[in-house]
Amino acid sequence: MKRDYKKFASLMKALSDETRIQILDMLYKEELCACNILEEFKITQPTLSYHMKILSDSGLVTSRKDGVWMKYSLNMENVNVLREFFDCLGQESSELGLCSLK
Amino acid sequence: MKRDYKKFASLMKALSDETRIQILDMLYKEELCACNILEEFKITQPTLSYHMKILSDSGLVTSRKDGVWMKYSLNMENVNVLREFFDCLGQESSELGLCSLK
DNA sequence: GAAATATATTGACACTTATCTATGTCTTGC
DNA sequence: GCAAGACATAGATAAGTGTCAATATATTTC
Repeated sequence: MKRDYKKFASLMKALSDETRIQILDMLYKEELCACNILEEFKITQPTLSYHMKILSDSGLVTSRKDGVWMKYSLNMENVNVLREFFDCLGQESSELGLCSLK
Repeated sequence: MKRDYKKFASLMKALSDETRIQILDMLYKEELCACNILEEFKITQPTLSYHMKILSDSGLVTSRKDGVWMKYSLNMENVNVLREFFDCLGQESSELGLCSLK
């Protein structure tokens, strides 16, 4: 069985932008609302909304509505898909189970 | 000091394509010439050359000329920049040294 | 229910990307 | 030096991306 390069590519594509990488790093520490995130950047609110949609669609980020606020947090399952990809680079997929146990 | 998101972004951008991710995985196992890589894909030779240039420019891949062949291999230093990014996500950059020792 | 606030959507735009065909360059063998 | 093969470059093109201003939607408060 071949590795799911399409999945990796879609996740990496979501992170092929400096703004979105920084957002990922911010969300690792804590759940944040869009307004909190927006303060850190010099982009407009619609542009942030665009980036958050890409991160959400990729599966790296999940969102929940809390009153007026949209709270964003990481979906570690997919973050770990990337972590394991780099930790297990070059190994046969049959070894992946072992690798993820290390 | 802030983390170098620009560096991460340029590396991830180079991997935001399914073909290039698969090439990275192939190169982890062994140095390969362009002709070997080309056999694995259904793209034209100029298109592969385009992808190899992107991977080389990003610093993830190094190349050397061996007679008629162009041999490509991974530059682990930059591959490890990405590995550490995902291993150390969310940590302060002052902790990165520690993290990379784990 | 009207006003205020947080977020999403739309439409437009300049720019970038991945791909191809055609052609150029460089190395090797004869 | 010429032909063959490996790779790179140029030019064209269709599709995708990141950004904004303007507008819409949804929630809370008074």
